[in-house]
Amino acid sequence: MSLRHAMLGLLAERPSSGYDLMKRFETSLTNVWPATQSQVYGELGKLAKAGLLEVVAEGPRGRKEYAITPEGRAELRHWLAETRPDRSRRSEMLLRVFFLDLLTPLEAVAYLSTEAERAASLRADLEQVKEQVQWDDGPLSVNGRLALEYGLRLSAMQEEWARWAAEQIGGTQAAEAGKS
Amino acid sequence: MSLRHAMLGLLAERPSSGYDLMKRFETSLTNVWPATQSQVYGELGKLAKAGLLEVVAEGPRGRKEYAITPEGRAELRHWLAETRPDRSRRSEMLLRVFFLDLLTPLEAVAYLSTEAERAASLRADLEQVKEQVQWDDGPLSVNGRLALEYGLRLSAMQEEWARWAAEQIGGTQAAEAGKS
DNA sequence: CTTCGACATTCCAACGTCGACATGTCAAAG
DNA sequence: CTTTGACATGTCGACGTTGGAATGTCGAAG
Repeated sequence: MSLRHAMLGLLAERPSSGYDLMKRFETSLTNVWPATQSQVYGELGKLAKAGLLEVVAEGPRGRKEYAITPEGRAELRHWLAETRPDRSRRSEMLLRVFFLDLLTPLEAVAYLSTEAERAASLRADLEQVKEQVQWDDGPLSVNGRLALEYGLRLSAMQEEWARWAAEQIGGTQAAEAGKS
Repeated sequence: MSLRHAMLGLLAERPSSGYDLMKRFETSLTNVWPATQSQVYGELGKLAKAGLLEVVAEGPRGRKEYAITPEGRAELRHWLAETRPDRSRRSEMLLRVFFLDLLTPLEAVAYLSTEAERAASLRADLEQVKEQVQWDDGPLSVNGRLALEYGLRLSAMQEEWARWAAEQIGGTQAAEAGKS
């Protein structure tokens, strides 16, 4: 349901075509709210029909540039300021944890170790992003920094937890599996 | 896609009717993989047709008790041991963070503070669960403990992050004010 | 005997997401 | 001049999730 709001948010910063929007989704919002082409173009049409967006320019190849309307801004603001985020957490990773006793302790420890490594490598990636990105203090970069820091802390927590959990199950076996 | 596996997992522990299964979902898996009635009953039929489950008893009110078959167990094990969890993270909470500059600093700080409080209260709840639950060392309670600990660490991290983020914005605001 | 709450199943319409397919234009490189 | 790759939009069917409605049985309390 918040795809529309993600799009309104991006278009509030600057007008874009569907194609541009897709690229902006891929670079900045992939980790937070992924979107496919069909979804974006479909929603673009709906939002325009609803008066929250309008076509402000047409270019080559049938390009249509969309901009947010005052109604769109109002809707966006309303969403941000007056509604609570939907907190429906669904974690396949955690679901598996509930059934870990169906595996041998060795397999279970291997699962948790893999999780730990995945988290560690994600964390390393984010750490690199943090250093590479120009924090030139546009308004987006402040928010981006907050989100990045969240990812950093989350992946750190996940790694620690997974290592701890592996130890709970495997005891000495955890160290063995972790090494390999 | 993993609803089927969640159901297989629960039925691997003990046979249940759809109604029972619903209650087990609500008590143990709500926070990890919520499911609705229509979903559970629908999937029950599909899994039985596919030979992963079978009806082992019929009771009063049309009650049908389902048990996992060897094929079902094989599928469950395969899922657990030989596939990687789908990690599609979608966070409306974080999406909002990207657009926080559309609010006044005061409103943004309010948003983050609310998040911090929500995390803190969740953490308190989980802490209580931790103490109330009988950790009688069934096989489920080991896994349950791991999952609970994850929730504990996650909510702690979220609270810290939200407080930190609120400070970042408040601090920026102070700096701006100082400049002018 | 009636009522009420827990038990119990089944069906359906609507929505969001996903992946694939179809169609076509324009600019630059070979 | 042809090919290639980026640009650009649009449609489709399948799937999983959601919420609601319909239907009915059984046991216990009043």
